Amino acid sequence: MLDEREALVARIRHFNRFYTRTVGLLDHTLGQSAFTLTEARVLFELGHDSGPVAPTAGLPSRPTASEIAAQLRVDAAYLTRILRKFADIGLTEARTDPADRRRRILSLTPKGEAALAALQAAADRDTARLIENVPEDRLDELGAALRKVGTLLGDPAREEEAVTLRPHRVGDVGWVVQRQARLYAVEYGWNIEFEAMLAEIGADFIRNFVPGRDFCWIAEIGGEPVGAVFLVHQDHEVAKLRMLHVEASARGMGVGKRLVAQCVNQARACGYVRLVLWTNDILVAARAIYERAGFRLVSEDHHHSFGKDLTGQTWVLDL
Amino acid sequence: MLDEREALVARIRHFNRFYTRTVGLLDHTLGQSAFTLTEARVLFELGHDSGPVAPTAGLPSRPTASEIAAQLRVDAAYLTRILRKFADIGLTEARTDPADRRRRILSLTPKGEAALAALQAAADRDTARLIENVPEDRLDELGAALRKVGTLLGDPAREEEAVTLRPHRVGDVGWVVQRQARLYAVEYGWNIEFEAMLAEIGADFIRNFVPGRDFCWIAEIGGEPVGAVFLVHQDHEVAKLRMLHVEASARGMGVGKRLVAQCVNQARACGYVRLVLWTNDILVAARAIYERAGFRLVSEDHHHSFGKDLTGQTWVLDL
DNA sequence: AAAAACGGTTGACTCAGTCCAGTAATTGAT
DNA sequence: ATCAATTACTGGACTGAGTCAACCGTTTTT
Repeated sequence: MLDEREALVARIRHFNRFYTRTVGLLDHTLGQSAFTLTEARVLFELGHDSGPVAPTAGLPSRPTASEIAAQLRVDAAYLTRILRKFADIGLTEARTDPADRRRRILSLTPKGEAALAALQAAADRDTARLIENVPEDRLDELGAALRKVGTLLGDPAREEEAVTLRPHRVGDVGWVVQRQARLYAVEYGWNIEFEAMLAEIGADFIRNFVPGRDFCWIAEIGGEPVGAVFLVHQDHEVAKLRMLHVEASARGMGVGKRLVAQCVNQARACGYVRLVLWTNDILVAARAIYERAGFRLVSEDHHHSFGKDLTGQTWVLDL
Repeated sequence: MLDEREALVARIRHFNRFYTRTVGLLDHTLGQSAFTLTEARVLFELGHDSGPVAPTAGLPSRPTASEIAAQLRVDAAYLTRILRKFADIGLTEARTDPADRRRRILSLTPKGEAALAALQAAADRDTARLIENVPEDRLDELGAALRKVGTLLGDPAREEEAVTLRPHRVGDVGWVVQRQARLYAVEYGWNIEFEAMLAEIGADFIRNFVPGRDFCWIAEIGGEPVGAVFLVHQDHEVAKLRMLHVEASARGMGVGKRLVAQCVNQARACGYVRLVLWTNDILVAARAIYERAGFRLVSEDHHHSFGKDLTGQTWVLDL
């Protein structure tokens, strides 16, 4: 495993070199503008209404100089000069905080807002040039990859991190097969028989799909799929919940709960009278979700599947 | 589509901010060392045996000052000073090029090599700290994501870009289903029926898998899957090549050819006497590969599948 | 009430990086 | 062959982004 880390370190260093070089070209925006990199960062920070700490509700919470210095890790003396320059050319205004007369509350003037907007637009244009050679149909891949790098490296989640559900599209069934097969292989050692079963269920789902009676939802965070569930008809009165799964990266975010709730609601709306599902006792996280959704365990069966001795469970929810 | 680009631009800019901040912490390595960022880059470049241009075979091809200046985009005068500093503390040696006595050929002394190694090690240590919080089982995701960002943004291919084939693992069948379904949906408008067929074929492959008679290979570039093919027994004498596909991102790199060749070779080694495959006439790239591998078209059939009117083709290769 | 800490400011300084002019060697045009 | 243009490198002079240390007025702590 150490080898893997070393290889990754090498890759990161290569990536850094490449990325700084590529994005470095982007700095020419700043060369054009009358601002230093640091000045631009300060200007940008002034534009942010709220700092990292949640502002007192209601108040716009304009930042103070020391806040910005801490945030951007800029020398206070240097920051003073930058702020004076900004004030001299009319980009910012500063008034002493009545609550603490040492502090100065900073804000952008309309002229400052305009300068910031212009800078942003220029930077956006440069960034757009960066991706102008990326084919249209691979843009989402790039976005997903960037997002993945960010989250894996500890980029704190943002408001766009909301979980969304969408109906399935072409390729989603395959995605579910792949992810679940891999997930249960890693976590429980299930063999490839499980993947075969998943593929069969997936194929059946498509073959026997009845619009308005069968459903599949993919849960996404920021455009990246993180979970899925299927709701299929068994007969006129009974619907079956199948193949629920949540990616390891999205555990504990209520994704599973959302997916199950969606199934229950849709099943009710469709007029089904009962919702059943089959799972295995070792999947304790899923079990907790089913219990909380109102399912009750009605039977257990022992079976040898996927290379393991397992205990299957049938759960039912009367709608 | 413009919206998508705009959203991506916003994401990239966010990523930049995050990444420069995160990796910026990494610069403290240089703070410790006696070197400027630029000095370090120069030292690093001196360590590279060969520049971007292929060196004359055999000769180590030590870089000249101007080459490094061009490569790293540093001022020639500045570079002179840096190189003198290096020479003064005994890290580099320079001798005039006999072929062009204006030029100075640079090389690291053993002491220089040591300094470079130390710097590299320190940088590696810092980078390792960057990923110390990434769980072991997600390292490969990070690597793949970084690689994807690089290739999409035009990072030139490197020597590790060689295509490698490996047998299938758990999850690969699902991956093939997903990728092919999506690929043909985008490129030819095939509907989800195709995905159902893929899933069925995949399930059958696993169910009826006979070791030594059935095979699946995944083509990878730098650890990322870029294509796949299946070789399955039809009867004792006849093998069938199925579900060949190459990712759009890896076209024109001989991936398809490699996969087909692998099938042909393996089929011969297994003692099959004939290799058959079924494809569609619109898949011209695949057709060319089959022809060049020696297959001959034996029959055509018209069918309505996947929401389209298609012409199927059966190809045969006598082994 | 004195001491310590905080927010901000000023002056003095450093040093990474740039610009320009110059020298020696090489190439190209006549 | 000869002269102009170009290339590879160098030294001097300079800029300006960023740092350090001392300081002032205000607030908090003891």
